[in-house]
This record gives sequence, C-alpha cells and structure tokens, in this order.
Amino acid sequence: MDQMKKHDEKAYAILSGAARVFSEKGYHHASMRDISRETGMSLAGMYHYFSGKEEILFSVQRFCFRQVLDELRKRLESVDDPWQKLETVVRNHLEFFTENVTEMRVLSHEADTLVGDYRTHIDEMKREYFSLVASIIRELRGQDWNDAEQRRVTLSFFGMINWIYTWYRPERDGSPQELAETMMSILERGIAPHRPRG
Amino acid sequence: MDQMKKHDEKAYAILSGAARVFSEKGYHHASMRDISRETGMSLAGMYHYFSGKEEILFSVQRFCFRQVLDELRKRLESVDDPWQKLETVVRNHLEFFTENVTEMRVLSHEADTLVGDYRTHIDEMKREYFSLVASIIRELRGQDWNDAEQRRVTLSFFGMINWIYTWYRPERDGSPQELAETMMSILERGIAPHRPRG
Amino acid sequence: MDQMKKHDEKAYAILSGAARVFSEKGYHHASMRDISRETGMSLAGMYHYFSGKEEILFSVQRFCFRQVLDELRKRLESVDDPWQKLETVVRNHLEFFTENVTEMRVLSHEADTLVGDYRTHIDEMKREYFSLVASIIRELRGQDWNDAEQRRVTLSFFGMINWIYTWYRPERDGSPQELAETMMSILERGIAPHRPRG
Amino acid sequence: MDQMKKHDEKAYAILSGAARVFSEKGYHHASMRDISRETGMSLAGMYHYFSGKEEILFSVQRFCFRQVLDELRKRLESVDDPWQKLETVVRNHLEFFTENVTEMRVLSHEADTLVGDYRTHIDEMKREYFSLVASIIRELRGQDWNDAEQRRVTLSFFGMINWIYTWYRPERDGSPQELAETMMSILERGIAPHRPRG
DNA sequence: AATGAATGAGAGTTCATTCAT
DNA sequence: CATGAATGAACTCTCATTCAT
Repeated sequence: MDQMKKHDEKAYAILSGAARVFSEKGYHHASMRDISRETGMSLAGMYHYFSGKEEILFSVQRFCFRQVLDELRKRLESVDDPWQKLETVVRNHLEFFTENVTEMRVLSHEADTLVGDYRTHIDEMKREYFSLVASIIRELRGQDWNDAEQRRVTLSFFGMINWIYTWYRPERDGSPQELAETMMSILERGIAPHRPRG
Repeated sequence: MDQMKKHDEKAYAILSGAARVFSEKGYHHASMRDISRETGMSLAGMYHYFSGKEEILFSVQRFCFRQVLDELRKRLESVDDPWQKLETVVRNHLEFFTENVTEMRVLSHEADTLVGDYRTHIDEMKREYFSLVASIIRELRGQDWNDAEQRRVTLSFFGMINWIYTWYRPERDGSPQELAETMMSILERGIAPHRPRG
Repeated sequence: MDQMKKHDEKAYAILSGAARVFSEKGYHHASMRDISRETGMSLAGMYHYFSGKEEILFSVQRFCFRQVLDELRKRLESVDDPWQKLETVVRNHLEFFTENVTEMRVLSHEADTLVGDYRTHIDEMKREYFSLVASIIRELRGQDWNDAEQRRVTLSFFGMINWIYTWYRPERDGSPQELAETMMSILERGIAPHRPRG
Repeated sequence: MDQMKKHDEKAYAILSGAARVFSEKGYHHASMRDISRETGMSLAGMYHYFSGKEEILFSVQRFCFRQVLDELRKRLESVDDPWQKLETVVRNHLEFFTENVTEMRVLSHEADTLVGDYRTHIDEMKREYFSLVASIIRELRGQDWNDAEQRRVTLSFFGMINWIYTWYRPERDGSPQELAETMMSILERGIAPHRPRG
C-alpha cells in the first residue's frame, strides 16, 4: 500500500512535468527527452508508468478534466438559483485555469491532438461538461430559443472562458475573481431573456 | 511583370496548400513533404518561394490577417454608430472564419508557434486588431470602467469569436449571419453601460 | 536514362551491401546503421531507395529469386530429357548458391521473416519454383506414387539443395559441379521408379 | 533435494516457454519480456535460473540435442545391420522433429546464433551427431568413395532431414513414419554402392 | 526466491534543409 | 526554375540487464 502510493506519486510527478513541457512547447514539439529532463527520470523509466507519449497527454487531460468536473459538481450541490449556478461554473472554471495554467493550456490547446480511444474518452468528458453548462443556460432563458441558438450561446460562453489561456496574466488582468465578475456582468444581461432584435 | 504574376500565383498555391495541411495536422505534425504532396510541387521547389517551413506559416498567418484587417477597415469607413461598428467587426470576423476555415484555424491555433521576428510581426498585427476593437468597445461604454476591465471585456469578446474554430459547423450551427446575431444579442445587453453588480 | 541507370546502380549497391550484412548477422540483428556503414551511404539516404528495412530484405530476396528462376527457365528451354532437366535444376541452384552465398543465405534463412504483401510475393515465387521442380520429378517417376509422396520427395530434394548454405565450403567440399554430381548420383537411383519396400 | 527438483522444474518451464517464443518469432526478435509473458514468471525472476537470454537459447539447444543423441544411442544399441541403423537415425530424428517442432525449429534455425563457449559446446554435439551418422553411411558404401564425397553425401542426408522444419505438416504430408519411409526409399537406392556415373 | 523499478544503449524511421544538376 | 539525391539531427520506443527490497 506504501508501494501503491509511491507508484502513484511518481506517475503524478511525470504528469506534472509533462504538463509543464507540453504547455511550454506544445505536445508535438515536446519530446520524451524533454519530459525526461524535466522530471529527472530516465527516458526508458517513464515507460514503466505510461505506455507512450500519447498516454501521457491523455492522462494529463483526463486528470485535469476530472478535477474540474468533480469540483464543479461538488460546488453545485448546494446551489439552486440558476444564475448562481452559472456564476459557480465561471468561478470554478477560471480558478482552475488560472491556478493550473500549464495543465489547462494543454487541455485547451491540445484538444484535437488525441485520437482513437483516448480521444473518445476525453470527448465524453467534454460532452458531460457541455451538457451540464447547457442545462444551466437553458434554465436561465427558458424555452425562449431553439436548440441551435441554445448551442450557439453555450459555445460562445465556452469561448469566453476557454480563450483566456491565450492572454490572461493575473498581474495585468486582475484576479480570477475580478475576471469572473467581468464575465458575469456580460452574461447576466446578455443571456437573460429579451425581445428579439430589430 | 507576367513573371511576377506567375511567381505570386505559385507562392499563393503553396500557402493555400500549406494552410490545408497545417489546419488538418497542426503545424508541427505537418511535414514539408506533406505540403509538397498537397501542392504537387517538389520538396526542393518550395524553397524557391519560401526560406523554410516557418516562413510558410508566417506567410499564411500574415496573408489571412491582412485580409481580415483590410476588409474590416474598408467596411468600417461607412459606419458611424459604435454598435453598428461592433456588429461590423463580428460579421467581418465570422465571415472570414467560416469561409476560410482552414486558414483561420491556423491563425488561431498556431498563434504561439512562431518565434523571433516572425512572431513580432504577427503580434503587431494582432495588437492593431485588438486596439481597433478595444476602441470601439470603449465608445460603447464610455469611461464607465477602468483599463483592466476594458481589457477583460475586449478579450472575452475575442474569446467568443475566436473559439468558434473549435466547434462551428454551418450545417448544424446555422449560418455565419445567425451566429453573428446570436453573439450580438449577447453583447448588446451584456456590454452596454449598467450599474455595477451587487 | 542515364539518371535511371544511376538510380538503379545505387539501389543495387544497397541491396548488395544489405545482403552481406544480413548474411553475416541475420536480418533482425542487422541494423540499418550497419547497412549504412557497409554501403557508405548515409542512414537517411537509403530511405530514398527503399521504404524501410523490410523492403530491403524483400528486394534482396526477390532479386535473387528472379535470377535463379529466370536463369533456370532459360537453361531448361533446350532440355528435353527429364533426368537432364533435374540435373539442370541442381546445377543451376547450386551454382547460384555457391556464387552468391550471402544473398542465398538470406533467401534460405530469412524465409519466414517477411510478412504481409512482401511475404505473399516471395511465397508466390517459391510456389513457382516448387511447381516447376515438382513437375520434373513427376515426369521421372510417372504415376507411380500419390500426391503426398510426390510432395515429400520434392521437398526432401529441396532440403538437400537448400541446406548447403549451412555447411558448404568449396575449398573443403569440392566444386559446385562435384556437389551436383554427388547429389545427382543419389537422386538418379533414389528417385527412379522401383518396387515398394518390404 | 526437493528444492533441487523445484528449481529444475521451473528452469525447464522457462526453457519450454522460451522455445515456443523463439520458434515463433526467432531468437533475435523474441524479447525477454515475451518469454516472461509466456512463462508467467517475472522478467527479473528468470535471471535466477539463467544468466541471460543467450544462456536460455543455449540451454534449449543443448537440452534438445541431448535428447536426440541419447535416444538415438539407446536405439542403436540393439541394431547391427547398417541399413537398419540408418533407418533408426531417420526415424529417431523425424520423430523428435515432429513431436517437438518448436524446440527443433530453434535448434535448426538458430544454429549460427550462439557465439563463444556456448557455440563451441553445441558445435561439439553436432560433430558427435555428424560422426555417428557419417560412420553409418560409410558402412553402407564401403571404401567406394573419398572423404569429400562421403561428407557431401552425409550432409545432403542431413539437409533432407533437417529442412523439414520449414515445410512439414502432418495433416498434409503424412505421418512421421510415412515420411521416414519416403526418405529411406530414396536413400536405399541412392546411397548404395553403384557404378560411377557416365 | 522473487519482483517492481530503473536505465544506457540502440533500434527503425522521419525531419527540415541543402546542393549539384 | 525546378528537382532528385543526400544528410545530420532528432524522434519515439524497445531492448537485455541490474539492483534494492
């Protein structure tokens, strides 16, 4: 059982180092040697923990996604008001993205990199996340719009909160909380039901 | 002069093929051989038109960005109302993204790939684009907010319109015009001046 | 056309060097770097002529087999007597094996190494060779035996003439012609029709 | 003593598994991990019984050769007639080859793989086997031929009986007994003294 | 006796790029 | 202008083996 712990800790250390390398150079540009150097483990040694580079990327993504999703579900348990739910989503997402910026950059930027079963698995998690957010947004607006519009709004929302990996720097752009407030202020009025334009 | 034309046409054909390859496989995963195959030109032949792979990526990005910027400036000439200006930005951006999906994917996804002078050059264009949009958004809201908030809003806006390269498919998500309307409906109310939250 | 020649000559030089290396170390133990060293061509350079190690082995085998088969067919054209035909087979086979000992060792020893289409192609040539010899042996003996016996005799014959790659050394074991005579002397009486044993 | 037994049993299990793997993939292509998987013993565990991969191959070959040689000597004890002796050799050899097809394939195909002392040891056994058979064949023919011819005939004989590992399949080619009869029918007349050709 | 962990060496292959023609 | 040929560097991954436990 101590063995188990040691194994997991090393595996986690590899994931952590890999996330840093992937984040900095991008998945394709990063080499297993880079990860080896970053983690201090030998090149061949890493193959004891992961079957290859792709599995490492997959594991990084799955690990992060799980954290985001699990934490979000936990936070949502005690929330009823749909606007507060949305705010919870925004805060949860932004906090994770800003605290684990390297991992999240990998999650966002290398979304299309995986293929096969790895891809399917991650896509499934993404669908979960999307559904959860979509259902909240539906609550906010009611049956006021059709499915396509619903989808467009939800994905516009995701664009806002995902794109930050390309520009957000706390010392310049304020705290994650401030960022969340800015975005909520756009959404509160922007998404709420209103007469069609024109 | 005819020579010139022929040269430019071939160069453009390379860029066009390269954009397709980059879009599909990502810059690092795409090989010069892939581009050679896609364009029908020999591997060595491409080096008559571009000094290397990196210059090709740079040229793709510059070419697209120029089109977006030039067209946008032209369209804005005849617009005065700031809301209509914003709508012009959205429409222009989305139309380009949806009509030149491969090139735009390269522009969005490989933003961090270039380095050195190439990077500086593209960053400069980005700054121009950003400034232009930021000034429009400032008009909309007045001095109602500080610089950081202004910046956060502007970049949230860019998140919305840039992220679409990851999800937008016209047959499912409606025409670019519908997409523009959806986004404008969010922004019209979301960005307009309003009392601070709380 | 001179180009064509040059290309083929280099390709042949690679095959020749590869055959030496394969013969000495065995296919799996031989590295592309070994072949590179033996031929004086750079590691990457060889990939202009062959798609990989396996194709090199395939090409060596196909090249040798073709020579053996083509030469055999040519020699057989002017022969009618079945015993003389068999002698022609033996002489042709042994001469090739002893003159191109390295290539033939590769042909014999790495018969099972290839897989997929490469394997199919070589197996097809083998079947041709086998059929040709089998039909000659059938002539010698008439309908005196059944298919299984026919097959056993033919393959016993091939055992005799193929196995020499493991032991034959001209300075100790005599000329290929002497070897051919020894084998023919066994076969002339051993294969000819005779009363069943017991 | 019980310890001893257990040790030997495990060692034998490793040899048995290794023979299967070597036979299927060839020695060089087979990895210690393959053998570990096949035998169910851990990778490191195997190093308690054998000093390395090469010793495993050596042990497989020695074990098989011993069986063939010991059994042959036993069978020959009660035989006087040289033709019956030869038949005993053929039967013994073919029965072993067909009953232990994987081990024998390793013995035949990986004959040149070993080096150094291992090679010397196996070569010594081979020489014993060769001498034994050569002396029988000499009996059959008397002083009718010179040493080189004697050697050529003996090794042609070995070619016949060794090569079967490349083609023999009982369901298609008949029982080992039938095979032995076919070969003996060739040899009985082919080897017997006869007037020189021409 | 037995094993999980670890590693240096080396494998086949692909890469962007150069250069003689 | 265009290309076939060539290459050094780097890639991911596997290998037989060792060692602490």
